[in-house]
Amino acid sequence: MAQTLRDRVIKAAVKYIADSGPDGLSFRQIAADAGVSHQAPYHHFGDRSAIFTEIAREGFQKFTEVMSSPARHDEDSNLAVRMCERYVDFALTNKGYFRVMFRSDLCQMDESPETQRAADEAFDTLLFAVGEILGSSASIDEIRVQATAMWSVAHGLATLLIDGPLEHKIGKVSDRRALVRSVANRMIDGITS
Amino acid sequence: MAQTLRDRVIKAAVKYIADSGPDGLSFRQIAADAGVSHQAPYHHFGDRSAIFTEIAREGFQKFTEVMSSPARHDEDSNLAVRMCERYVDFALTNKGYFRVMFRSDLCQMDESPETQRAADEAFDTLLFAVGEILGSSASIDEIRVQATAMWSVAHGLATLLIDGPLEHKIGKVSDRRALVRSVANRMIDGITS
DNA sequence: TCGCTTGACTTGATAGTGTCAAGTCGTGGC
DNA sequence: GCCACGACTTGACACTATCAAGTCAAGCGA
Repeated sequence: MAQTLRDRVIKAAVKYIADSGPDGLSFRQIAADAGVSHQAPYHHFGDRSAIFTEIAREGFQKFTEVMSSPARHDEDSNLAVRMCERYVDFALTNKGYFRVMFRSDLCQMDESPETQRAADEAFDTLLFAVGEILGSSASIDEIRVQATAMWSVAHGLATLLIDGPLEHKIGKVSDRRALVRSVANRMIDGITS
Repeated sequence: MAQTLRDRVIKAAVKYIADSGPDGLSFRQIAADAGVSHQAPYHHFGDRSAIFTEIAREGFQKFTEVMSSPARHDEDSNLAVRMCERYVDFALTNKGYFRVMFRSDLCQMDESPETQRAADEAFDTLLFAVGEILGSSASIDEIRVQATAMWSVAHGLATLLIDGPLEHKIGKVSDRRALVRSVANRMIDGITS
């Protein structure tokens, strides 16, 4: 019971979102599960959207950690492919966070500089990686476009795999990892050529 | 007033979703706005998720129309780039539909064969286009992977532009069309090479 | 020790929500 | 004339977020 109520509430919320999405999330239910009154969570978050904003912040923080950690020996040596794989991996193993992070309608960044900063940091990690891939000769605008391209591929794959009809459509390509690698490689050929 | 209540409800819902996302959508509010009782919409949809499922069906239908229509003279002659542009255009001009179409948590396809069929048709359009791009020598698996790659890029761009922090991050690349074209071109180089 | 603040909760009430159940009411067909 | 049926209404229920007002123990200066 060393865990504070705040932590327990967030943990429960993330788990719920991972299982059922953010829509049906009920503060009252979470409070009841935690054995406290229906108003207790509001003392820590004040607002329904506040908890989403906080989840997004933590999510971006984890995201940055994952994306900027050194390569493991079992990972692809190509930096770009590795980034794509990690992006999709992160999304699938952290559904509860990922489903909230990119939903500007849920978490209001403009009211939370911390979350905004965490998001910026995450994007900077990506920019930095793309900069390394392209080399010192690339212009900042070029890096930006390529980063957006990479981001789009990874993000598209991730969201389609999580919420979309992709799993059902591409049944033939059963191994998810192989698919991601395959798509990423095509993409990267285009970028680095 | 030739419009049926059913049509008016859908129209209002799509508009609301485009403006504020699907989460806060209230049947009662829509009913009140339409000047009918709170239960009237339920006569046509029975269920809250049923309206989302129907919106998704119409969305996929529109989507297929847009994606398979012949090229206009002002469009890119490269089929792949054109598909990407159209995808993003569709998403941005049809937010109300797009925000629902790929949310399997909102609309339950397994209970609506019509929506499932509309989604399948949409994906087939994409497969067909990729098949044309790759030529007759490509295997079905190859087409599948490339279609997934294309879909991911376009989908990632679209979702990031709609709900994500992308608009804020890539401020420098002010012209959205140019960005999409630029990203698509990189992507396509990778695919067709 | 007394008084006071303050953070972490509880209790109660209100307005809004989806949904079940039972009506009403006009139109069409037999 | 009757009846069925689709399109709606009315009323109720349980559930929700959120406002407002408590309680209650810990900490702290005098």
